[in-house]
Amino acid sequence: MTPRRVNRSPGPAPAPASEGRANPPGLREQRKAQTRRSIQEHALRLFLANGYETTTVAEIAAAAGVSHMTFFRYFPTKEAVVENDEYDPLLVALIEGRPDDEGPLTTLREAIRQGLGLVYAADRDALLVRTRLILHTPALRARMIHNLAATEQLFAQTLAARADSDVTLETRVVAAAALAALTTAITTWAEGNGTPELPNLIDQAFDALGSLGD
Amino acid sequence: MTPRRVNRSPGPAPAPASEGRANPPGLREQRKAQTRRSIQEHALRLFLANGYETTTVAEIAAAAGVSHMTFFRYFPTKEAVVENDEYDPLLVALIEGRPDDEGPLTTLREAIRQGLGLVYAADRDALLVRTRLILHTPALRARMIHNLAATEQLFAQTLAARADSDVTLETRVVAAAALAALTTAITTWAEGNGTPELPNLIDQAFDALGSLGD
DNA sequence: CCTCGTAGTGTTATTGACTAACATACGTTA
DNA sequence: TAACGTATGTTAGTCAATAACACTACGAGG
Repeated sequence: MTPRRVNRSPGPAPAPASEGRANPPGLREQRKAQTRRSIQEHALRLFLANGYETTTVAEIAAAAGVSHMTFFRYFPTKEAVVENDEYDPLLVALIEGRPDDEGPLTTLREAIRQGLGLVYAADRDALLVRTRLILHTPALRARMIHNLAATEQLFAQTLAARADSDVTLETRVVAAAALAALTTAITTWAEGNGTPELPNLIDQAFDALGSLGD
Repeated sequence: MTPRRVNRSPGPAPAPASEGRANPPGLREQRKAQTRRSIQEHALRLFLANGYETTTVAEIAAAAGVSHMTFFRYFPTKEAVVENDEYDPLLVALIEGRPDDEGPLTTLREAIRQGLGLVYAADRDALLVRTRLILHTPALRARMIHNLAATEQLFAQTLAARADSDVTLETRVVAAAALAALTTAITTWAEGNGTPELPNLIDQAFDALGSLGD
């Protein structure tokens, strides 16, 4: 039956306010951002203290002072509360900024190195903690790899666009291989508790990729 | 109150029968195998007909004529009913059978091509159907990639053992890149509904990998 | 052949992620 | 300030997965 809002006002819709617009820093927006951060922080804290599986969404919500329904209004799943997901646009921009005559693997390698450099300087320790949590938790690992697949597609498309061509199998393989190198490096980094440093591992991993043909 | 069986015979346990033994093709074993197959077939049929998410475990169990608990005694999760998982030992054997002086990428490439050749001849169409189902279903994709990670580790270990060395970052990168090429090929194959043929795509994908350094 | 241990299964109940429907509180806008 | 709409809470439900316990029948030893 869905007693859906029956479009009471026949006018062309008040076009309420928020369209694609950038900045209405109303009170509501602030509270939303704060609630979101609060949920995320409490979740991470509880996960690290008591483990991911044994921590329930209800507990997280209670700790953040909201109902469990509110949790799901902010995060589609329990897993999503751990993700970042803000890196992709940056990486795309970096790829597009590379010289056109560069080989695709070098392009990806340098873009990743630059992008990581930024995160690394600011958040190294947090990144390590989060990565370790994810690697220890099957559900989170699955989710991370799922996101990685999206990134891979994005990389392939960006590479293809830069070369004015369609996405070919070869493009996809390059993107997939680069991300495989990246995840291998990150995994090794987290397993070694942060040594050697990630940028070095990334260099090593991409070197290995580059010499596959020999 | 649990009127549990109170260990009537105090003797040192009759050491019943089944230890690590290989083949008692008793009536029980047959029924088990049959039940297992029945559940799997009904599950796949229902998934393809009504979709994975909308099909409940209870429905599958009912269709196979068992209780939903029995389902879970045969398969740890709803996802597991779609998996195969029998390929890894074969692939390891194939890797170990390759000549020692061969480069690691070539070794993996040839082992995969041979292993796939066997499956492909026997089960091509079933493989295509199952692959398409998996790719269309996030939960199954996640599960598949999870299994792939195990395979990757296995590959790296096998490669290292063959070279009498430890598992290095380089070894892991090779294994990861090879599996990235394989999944890219399989994905492309399933997206194209089986054309071009998978072995060709695998060749193409590995060629792309090999020329990454140029 | 008969008995009894036990493997295989069913029944029922519980936890926890996630969804839906409806009610309410409060920021926003006129 | 009045009207509107969005954020949240409450309540109730679905479904996967686990657990405790009971029943049945296979299958081996006496």
